[in-house]
Amino acid sequence: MNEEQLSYDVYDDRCPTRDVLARLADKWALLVLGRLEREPLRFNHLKREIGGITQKVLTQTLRRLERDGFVSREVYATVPVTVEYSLTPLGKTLTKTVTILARWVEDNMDSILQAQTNFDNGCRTVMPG
Amino acid sequence: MNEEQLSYDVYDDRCPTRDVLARLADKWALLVLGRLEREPLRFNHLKREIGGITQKVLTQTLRRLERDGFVSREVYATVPVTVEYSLTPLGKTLTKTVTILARWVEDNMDSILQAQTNFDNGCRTVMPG
DNA sequence: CGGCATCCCGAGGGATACTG
DNA sequence: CAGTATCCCTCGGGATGCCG
Repeated sequence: MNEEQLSYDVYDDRCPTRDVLARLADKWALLVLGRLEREPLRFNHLKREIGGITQKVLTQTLRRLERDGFVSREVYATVPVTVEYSLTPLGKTLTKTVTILARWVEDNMDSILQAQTNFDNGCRTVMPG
Repeated sequence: MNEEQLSYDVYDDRCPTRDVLARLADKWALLVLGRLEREPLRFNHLKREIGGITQKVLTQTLRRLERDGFVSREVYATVPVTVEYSLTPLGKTLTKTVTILARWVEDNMDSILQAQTNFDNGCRTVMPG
């Protein structure tokens, strides 16, 4: 019983893993995790590095990631307060996968653009030789 | 110039890779891709296997995945028409990563639940010993 | 069976203003 | 600097009905 045989299943919509997957399957969450893999960063630094993210969304994203135990929030009582975000050990094991996904998209973008063009031209069946 | 040096960057919000990442960073898209890795499936079969997905959303998701060149749609002119979805070669290279993410969540769910409990109890700093 | 069309609602997220 | 608090509005996605 201690072993996980009939344990978690993301394909079951009542499984709690579904919620976690939904939070990870988020553009902003993936970008934040990917960026934190390299090094811990302060709030505004993180905001500047992630093009197009707003302050509100970054805060929300960081809170969720913190709640799930992927990100750690460290407050330093400097003159203007400094807050540094970093990956937890759990979060580090996760980012291996996350960054791979982002890299994959970048590496295969040309193929994707080609596919989009074909699709948009009505060529939805297999190309001729 | 033909080489990709200053090529694509998902952290640039004007980069086309950002849109693709956003479509992949989607709960339903990940589940569909993950399920298709095992075998090609018909529409309603796919719908039954993915708990909680509606017909509309599944259709949308499949169209996007098809447009980006990850999924192939095959129509068979049987009596009630049969439509089979499968991964393209490009899609197959992608799912390696996708399924890892789903598996990761399932494997680490216990740690995540623990982290959530700590967070919700106001214990947002490092645990003692 | 495998969709498309329509209506509709609630959450997500942008913009803006304010605070410790 | 690192947020919180509102307003507001889009749009994702559920429900339902119809079609080839």
